[in-house]
Amino acid sequence: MASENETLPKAYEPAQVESRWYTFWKESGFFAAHDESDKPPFSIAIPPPNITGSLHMGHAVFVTLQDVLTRWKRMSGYNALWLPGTDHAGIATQMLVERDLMEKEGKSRHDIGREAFVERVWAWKRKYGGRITEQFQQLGASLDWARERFTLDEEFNRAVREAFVRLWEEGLIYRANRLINWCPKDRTALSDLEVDHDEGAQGELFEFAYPLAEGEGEIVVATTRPETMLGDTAVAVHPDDERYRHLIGKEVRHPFTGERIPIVADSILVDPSFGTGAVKITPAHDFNDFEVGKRHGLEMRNILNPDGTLNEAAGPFAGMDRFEARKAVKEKLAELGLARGTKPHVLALARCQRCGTVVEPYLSSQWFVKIAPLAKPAIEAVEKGDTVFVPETWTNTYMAWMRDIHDWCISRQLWWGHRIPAWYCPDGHITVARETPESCSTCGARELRQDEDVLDTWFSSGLWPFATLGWPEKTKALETFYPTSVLETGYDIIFFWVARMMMMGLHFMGQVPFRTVYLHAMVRDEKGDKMSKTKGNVIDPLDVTEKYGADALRFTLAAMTAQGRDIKLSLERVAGYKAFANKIWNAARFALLHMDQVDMSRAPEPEKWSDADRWIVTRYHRAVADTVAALQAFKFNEATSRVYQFLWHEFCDWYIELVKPRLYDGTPEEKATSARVLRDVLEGSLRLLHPFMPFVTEEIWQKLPRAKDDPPSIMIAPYPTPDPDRLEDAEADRFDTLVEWVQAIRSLRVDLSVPEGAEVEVFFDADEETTAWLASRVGWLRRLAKVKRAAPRAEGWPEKVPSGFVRGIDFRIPLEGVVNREELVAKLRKEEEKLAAELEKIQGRLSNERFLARAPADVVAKDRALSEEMGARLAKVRENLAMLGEGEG
RNA sequence: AGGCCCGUAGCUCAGUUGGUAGAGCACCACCUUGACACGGUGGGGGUCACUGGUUCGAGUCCAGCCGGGCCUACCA
Repeated sequence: MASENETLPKAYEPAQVESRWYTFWKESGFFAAHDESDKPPFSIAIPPPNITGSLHMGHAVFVTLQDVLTRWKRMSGYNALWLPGTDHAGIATQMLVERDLMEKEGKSRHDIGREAFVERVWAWKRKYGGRITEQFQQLGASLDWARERFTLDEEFNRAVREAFVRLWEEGLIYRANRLINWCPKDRTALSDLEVDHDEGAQGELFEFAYPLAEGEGEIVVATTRPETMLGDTAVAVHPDDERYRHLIGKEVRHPFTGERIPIVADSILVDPSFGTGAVKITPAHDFNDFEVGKRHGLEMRNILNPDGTLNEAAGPFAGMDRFEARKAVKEKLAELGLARGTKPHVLALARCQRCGTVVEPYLSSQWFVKIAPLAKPAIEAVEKGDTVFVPETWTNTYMAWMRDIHDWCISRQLWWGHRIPAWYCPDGHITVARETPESCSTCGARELRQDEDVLDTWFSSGLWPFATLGWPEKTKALETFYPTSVLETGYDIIFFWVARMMMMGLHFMGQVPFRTVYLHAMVRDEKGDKMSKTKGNVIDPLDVTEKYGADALRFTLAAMTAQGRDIKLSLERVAGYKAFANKIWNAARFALLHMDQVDMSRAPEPEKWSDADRWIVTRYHRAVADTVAALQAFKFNEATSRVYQFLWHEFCDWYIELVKPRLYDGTPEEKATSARVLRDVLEGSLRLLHPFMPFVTEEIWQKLPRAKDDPPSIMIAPYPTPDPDRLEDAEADRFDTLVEWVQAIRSLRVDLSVPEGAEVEVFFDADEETTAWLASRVGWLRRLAKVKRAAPRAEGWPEKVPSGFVRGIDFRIPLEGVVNREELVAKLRKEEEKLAAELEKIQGRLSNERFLARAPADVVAKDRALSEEMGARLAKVRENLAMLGEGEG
């Protein structure tokens, strides 16, 4: 087996190992969670990606973080379930297939009809719908594929119908004729959330006059949408406005139709200081005006067709597009001498989130969820702490929205989605049922017509955490895994998804859907812009994994996931972590050269450890403790940096160098003992790193010697736990003195221009106890600092040479001349300055009586020690300067 | 309009309860030593945006201010 190492390539090639291991894990069933298990449950339901999606960095972030959590918990002895699935994504998918249909056959969906179109979407889904989840596999996602779900599959359909019917029966779903946001291009209603407000659009405020119906005079109003005047059914003024008070109750004449329109007083809507203080009222096309209309019993006159053209109510303007009509109305008003000028005006244009079209408030019959009764428990659950947000600042965002929530328009005039389970009889009675009914529940009529609309995609997504586990059946899976442990998602869908799941979960399950909501930051492009499908600025993570490996990408994303800050992805960083994987690979190559010394049938023998063995074991346990603590707190960046720091800078930089003398020149027993420590620490580190870098860790782990009863894969091996007895070890810490001394000798060698390969002698001076401790350990210096002999002061003390000072050790290297005297003097001067300044600060503090009186004793003691230490170092620096003839005497 | 976040080394960013400013990359010098040049060793580099306040002590808490970003909101 040891000879295998000779064939290991010097550089790690991720592409060659990654897919191989994924297949192995999947086929071995390691991803599977169990409905019945003695282990405690841990569950995450994946945020189901749209079937239209292809992998982008946003996915890569959540896949990474959720996989890190799942692998960590699975290794930590949990029955860990990470449940995969996809979302049918109503509008997005329909649009995509429509475009495809138009491009390939030149037909619209109306040309082929509903049934054929829906079948076509299914065909598209069967062909491409699995693409996104396959891409997740390339990132190493340890999802339980046997449980994969789709929001439109048969079981999910049943859950959606069940939820709808129950809410209807409870009076929490109703149908109403109301103003909703309407996208004229997609020809569907939208919820408030699906409308983006395009801040700062430059528009204009057009003013025109309504002539009074009786007598002379006019009233001037202002609007950003002049065409809506075709639907005006009132003019409103403030009741206290002196300018208009005498006109309240009078009428104006509509300039196009001659109709008489009332002037009403409305203190809620009208701000007398804005514009002319008079407001035209279009109840059917403006949310404010709609309220005014209700307050004053005004006619709601709809002037628009579903496609955004004007309808017959617009008279001569009928058939025009709304923007065309806007121009025409302005011209007509100008013709009649009623235009009163325009002013530039900045407004927030409401646009369809999907297609960017300017949406219109539109009066139509839609289905709504009465949301307040659902929101109340969802607010209370967070107040009680049943669900916790991390970072907790998002609690405010959630609460603010929930407390000011509006009823949710859930019907969409689409074909792709869950068709609303409601039927109408010829008399217009509504029958809502789980299965297609035979007859009207009110009048018994047998001619029934199902509602044409489908449900908002987010309605089904809201059921995700329990519908995926079998609800409405009372399944074992539900019992075991609900509530889920963690919801991990982006903060951009707190309202769309998190809030809806909270409400639905509490309502239907009586329990919160998840205990913790971890909200990760957004990945942005190099300019800091949000990546989105519509903008087309997505970076393909697969390109990155191909070049650097999935491990490197995962580690990067985890390392950059600091709570609350967005990620601006840097490929240099990814390259850096590829180097990290390579570093570990090579550390393993080194270890494997010595694994023939290891006998796994024997227990480790701490009593035979060297100082270095003991030191690295302590360091290892501290790294484990810190990493686990970071994971528990969802501090992914801290976890990664701790593992990185340990493996690279403690294990590779120090321990591997420290262990070499024993491995090369030790007794057989020493070789065996230290090779075992080398193996054990490396093996443990791999398990520690595994959730972040699953592939390279498995590749190496499989090559290391293992005990007979070890599991067949690192991914089901136990996660490291810190040994409390190893965390505090004064003996191990004392070894740091030696480490720092090595560094100081190296530094002095550079200052003295000692050639890299040359061995030197070192004389040292310290207190008696330290001297004795060091004297028995100077052997470490040979290899690490190229010191052929290190002797205490008693055996020699060279004068007129620069000296070094560290941790109470004073040491000198006897050398004839200093080559780079200028540089050394400059460096010493700088150090002197720095030390003097620092010392002054500390001494200032120590001479401040208030500091001495009020600061905690340990802080004062620390300062005293520091002051002493710095004083000694400063004296040393000055001594060196004096020796070089630069001192002040 | 309201709310939230950010401004720390050339770049990207860490900095838990206030107690001598850190990492990665980049940069400089030296080194192909028997795991690794995707490497090793040693270095340089910051008045923590700004102004006040609280405190023995503030990158860290408070107030204000400048700059950047995000989210909610029906101002015609």
